[in-house]
Amino acid sequence: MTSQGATRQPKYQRIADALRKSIQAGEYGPGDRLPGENDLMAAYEVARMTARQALGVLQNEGLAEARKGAGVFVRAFRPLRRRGLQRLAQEQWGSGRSIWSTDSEDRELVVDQIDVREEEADDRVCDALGITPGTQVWARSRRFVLDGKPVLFATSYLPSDIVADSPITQRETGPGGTYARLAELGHGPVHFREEIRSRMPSADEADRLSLATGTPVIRIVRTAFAEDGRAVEVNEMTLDSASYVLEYDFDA
Amino acid sequence: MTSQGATRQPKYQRIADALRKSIQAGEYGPGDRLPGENDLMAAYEVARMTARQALGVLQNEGLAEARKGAGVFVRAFRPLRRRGLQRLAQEQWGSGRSIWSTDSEDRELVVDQIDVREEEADDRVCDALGITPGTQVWARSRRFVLDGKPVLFATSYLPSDIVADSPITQRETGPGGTYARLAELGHGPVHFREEIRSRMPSADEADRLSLATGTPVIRIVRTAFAEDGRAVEVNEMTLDSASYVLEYDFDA
DNA sequence: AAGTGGTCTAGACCACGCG
DNA sequence: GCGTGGTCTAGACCACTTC
Repeated sequence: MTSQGATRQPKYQRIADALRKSIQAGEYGPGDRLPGENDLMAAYEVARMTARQALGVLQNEGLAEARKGAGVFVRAFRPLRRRGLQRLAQEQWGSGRSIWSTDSEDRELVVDQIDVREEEADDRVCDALGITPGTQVWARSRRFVLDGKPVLFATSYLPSDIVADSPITQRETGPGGTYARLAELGHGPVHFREEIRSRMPSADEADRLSLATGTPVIRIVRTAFAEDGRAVEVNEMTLDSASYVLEYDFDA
Repeated sequence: MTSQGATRQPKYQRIADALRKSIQAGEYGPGDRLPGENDLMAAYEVARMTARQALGVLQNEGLAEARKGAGVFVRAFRPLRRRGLQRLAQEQWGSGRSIWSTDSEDRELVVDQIDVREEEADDRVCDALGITPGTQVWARSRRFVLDGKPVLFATSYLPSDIVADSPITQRETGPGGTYARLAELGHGPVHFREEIRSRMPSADEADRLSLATGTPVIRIVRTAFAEDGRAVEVNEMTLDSASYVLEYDFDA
């Protein structure tokens, strides 16, 4: 029957709109529980699937988050600020600090899922590094967890002929990290290029970053170049878009 | 009944996985039509809503796109490359070229939904420009449509006390655009800061950019600073994430 | 134990687009 | 006109969280 009143909008959209308005009006704050499926069925006299669809809209917009057996809750945002240039200034890694330390400041940062291995470079990596397909590279993977929430994972690829037998092939690279070691090897990076994309995560990515429905990922591919113009590292990063603001400063 | 075989995965996920695998294997190329709801119902012996859910997964991942009355199709990607630094180099607007011309190259670019008006700056803009709340600013809005597809819309805010009576308050700002005019007024930008976020679009944003389900937007807020350190412009841009790759080049 | 969201069924009517 | 996806109903069972 779908007794239409005066509107040409789907019921579930009207319900979603009403909830969204309530959220934006501050009626429900971050972390608050929204009316559940049963509440909406009663309040709007609709079927379960229709109430579900309305709540699904808010989740796909990234405004709300469902917790099984508990309810649907308004999401909170407090992103990290990632400064694209300052964090890679030579003084950073030259002084023995991790370039990640500038992002997190006074919050608890855990690095896990560390994996260091040698492998054959795939096409994308070969292209970025400017090497012939099939060349061996060292791959360094890790995930960053901030205050218990995974925010980023990254894999860094370095040509084997440069880094073989160096600490870069070990789990712990020492003070200043990979870039300080590359400098000692005579291949210190002097130039960087970062490529940024955004898209919805694969199921695997959503899992590794504990992403709620409706959260895109930001994909950053950074290539580091040495003095002689050679690409010495390519770093593929996947960020939780709800956890990050990227910042780039530059002169005209 | 949901006769479970050996898996603990929902049916709709298994169907979605199978379709995704077929796409990645190249069985369905960009623009190809995927099996529809009726096909999936027959092939997997599931109810309509379950087949729908499976197709919904692919749409939310940005892999597929539904066209009413026609079917569900594999999406194609060929993003523009937006170079963050080069495009804002002084030679660009100093030479009378539009900074947008570097992005599009040989494709057909249409600018529409142009709106130029004076208004009271809201809190966010005041904060970025470093002015007191309620100050008057000129707001310049426009949308960019590339080969018939909207890819970006932006609103630029400039303090009224700087731009009053200049061509910046007109629809057409002349060769080199706003930045060339600012330079003539003695407030040429010498430094820029870009802040980048990503999130799912609001219904309004999805509409203005003709976004398919499962497409995030990229939000760029650029602030331009003059020689004296004063912020002379803040530009809020909203990009279709499927149409753009951002690129930033910088030295260590 | 009660309530929540997650999955699923088997129907229905509609608006749209394509040929 | 016919098939498509879009919306909607009225049920059902499950796993999970919270009390």
